[in-house]
Amino acid sequence: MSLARLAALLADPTRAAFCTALLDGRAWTAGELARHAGVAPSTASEHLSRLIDGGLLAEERQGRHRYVRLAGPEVATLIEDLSAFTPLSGTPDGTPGRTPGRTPGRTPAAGSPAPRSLRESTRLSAEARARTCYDHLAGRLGVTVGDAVLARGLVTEEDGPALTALGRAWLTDLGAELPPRAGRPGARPVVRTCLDWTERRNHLGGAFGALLCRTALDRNWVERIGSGRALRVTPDGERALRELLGVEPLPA
Amino acid sequence: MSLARLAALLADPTRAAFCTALLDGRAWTAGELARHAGVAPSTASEHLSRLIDGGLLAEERQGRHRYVRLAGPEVATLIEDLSAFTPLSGTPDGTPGRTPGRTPGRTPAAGSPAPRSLRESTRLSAEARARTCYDHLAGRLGVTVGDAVLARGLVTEEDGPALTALGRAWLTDLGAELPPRAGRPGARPVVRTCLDWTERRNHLGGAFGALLCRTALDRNWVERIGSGRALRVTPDGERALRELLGVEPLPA
DNA sequence: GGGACGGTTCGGCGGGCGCCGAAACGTCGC
DNA sequence: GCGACGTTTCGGCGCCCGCCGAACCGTCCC
Repeated sequence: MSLARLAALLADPTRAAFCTALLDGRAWTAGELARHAGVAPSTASEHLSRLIDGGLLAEERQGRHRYVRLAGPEVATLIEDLSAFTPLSGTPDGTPGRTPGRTPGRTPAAGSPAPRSLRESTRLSAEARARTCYDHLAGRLGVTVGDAVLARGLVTEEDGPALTALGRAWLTDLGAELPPRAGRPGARPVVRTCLDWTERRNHLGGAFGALLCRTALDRNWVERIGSGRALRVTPDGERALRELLGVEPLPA
Repeated sequence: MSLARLAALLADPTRAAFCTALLDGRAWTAGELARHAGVAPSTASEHLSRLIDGGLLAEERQGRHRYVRLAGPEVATLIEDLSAFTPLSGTPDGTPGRTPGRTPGRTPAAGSPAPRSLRESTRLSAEARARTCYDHLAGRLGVTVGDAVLARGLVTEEDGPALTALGRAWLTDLGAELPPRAGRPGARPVVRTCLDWTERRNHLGGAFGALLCRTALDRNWVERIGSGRALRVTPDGERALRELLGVEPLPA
C-alpha cells in the first residue's frame, strides 16, 4: 500500500469521523458509527470494510453485530499525529466539523446527529472531566495525572519525555509492569505526550500512560459511565490518587 | 482544517510523490516535480498550490522559478510516520510505486520517468551510500553514524531515544548547539529514530540528527553531489568521522 | 526587441467514489 | 416459525477531482 492509498483511507469525512470516534479505544458497532456520522448503514458498512482492508481497523463479529475498533496503538498515534496537524480542528466539543454543503441531507445542523445514552450536555461535561483517549487517560483527570507524575519526578521531559529511575521504582511498588519491549526502537514509546482536546494541554500517553489507565480500570479506581468514553473516579480512586500521586480530590 | 482535509492532501498519488521527493529536504522547482511525477506542468502547478494552501509546503519564488520545499520538520515527520505505516511501501529503489493503469500516458514503465543529472544507476548507488533524509543523514552513512553515537554512549535507547550527558558534552566540544526549545513538549524531539529505506534499519533524526547533518555540511565534511539528495564524504569528513566517532573510512 | 522557457489559468473531459434505497441474509428472541 | 433487527450487497446517481492542451504571463538571455 502506498502513502497515497493510506491517506485516502482517512481522506473521507465519514471515515475520518469513524476513526476519531474510535479514538476512545473502545469497540463500536457498525450501526453506532453510522448513526454517529449521519450516514446510512449501507454506507457505513462499505467504509468499514475499506478501513479494515487497509489495516486501520480490526473487527470482531458477535452474532448479528459487527464490532470494530482501531487496529492498535500505532493507529491511534497516527490519527492523533494527523489531528495535531490541523490548526483549528473542529468545534470545541470535538465534533469533526464537517464541511458544509457536501451533500443534501448530511448537514449536522438540525438536532444532534446521533443521540447516545447520556444527554448531550451531560456527556460533554463528563468527558471533559475524565475520559479515555484510546487507551490512556484524558480530560482534566488526564492532565492532572500528567502534571503529577512530572512534578513528582516519575517522568522527565529533559531530552524528550521519558520515565525516570524513580518512575520505574514507583511502578514496581505499584505492582504494575511495562510490556518488555516498550521503548525499544520500533516498539511503542514508554512515555508520549498527547495533546488534550478539551484542556488544550498535554496528557500522558505511550505504554506508561496505557499501563496507568489499565491499572486504574482493573483496580476500579475509575469506571466507565454511559456507553461512551467518559469515566468517573471512584472513592478508591480518589484515595489512590492522593496516596500515590499527591493529587487532591480532583477538580469537579 | 479537518483531519479528512489534511489526509486528502496526501491521498493523491501525484501529490504524495511530490511530498516523498521533497523528503530529501531540498527545494525543488515546479517543473522538476512535474517531470519527476510524470504529469503536465499545469497539473503540477495546481497540486502545488493546494499543498501550499494546506500548509504542507512552503514556496519561494525566484525569477521565473517557483521553488518549493516541505514547510518544516514536522511535515517531514508526518510523512515519514505515514510512510512507515505502509507495509510494503514501494519498490526497493525508493520509487513510490504507482498503482498501475490509472490514466493512459502515466505509466512509468517505459524509460525512466524523469532523468535527473546523474545516470539512474549511479544516482541510486550514490544515494544508497550517503544522502539526506529531510534534514538529517541517511543511507549507509546515516545508519553508521547512528550506530556510532549509540555505541559511544552519546545517545541511549533506554526509555525511548534520548541524548545522554556524554552526548551533550560531546556537542559542546564540537562547538555545536541545539536549538533552545528542542525536546520540550510540543517542540521537535532531540533524538528520533527514522527508518532508513535502503538499509531497512534506523538512522538518526530529530534535532540532534539535523544538527549533525548541518554541521557536517557547514564544515565540508560531506558535500552534495548531483542535484539530488546524494552526498559524498570528503577527506576532512573521513577524518572527522574517525576522530569524533571512531568510524572507519566508511563502507563503499 | 525578440525568442525561449518556466509557470499559471481556464475549459473540458472522464473516471472514481461516496451516497442512498431496495432487497437479501443471518441472528436473535418470542 | 416468525418477526424484528443489524448488516451486507447491488444498482444507480451525481459530484468531485485529477488530467490534459491551449492560451497567456513574466522572466531571462541573446
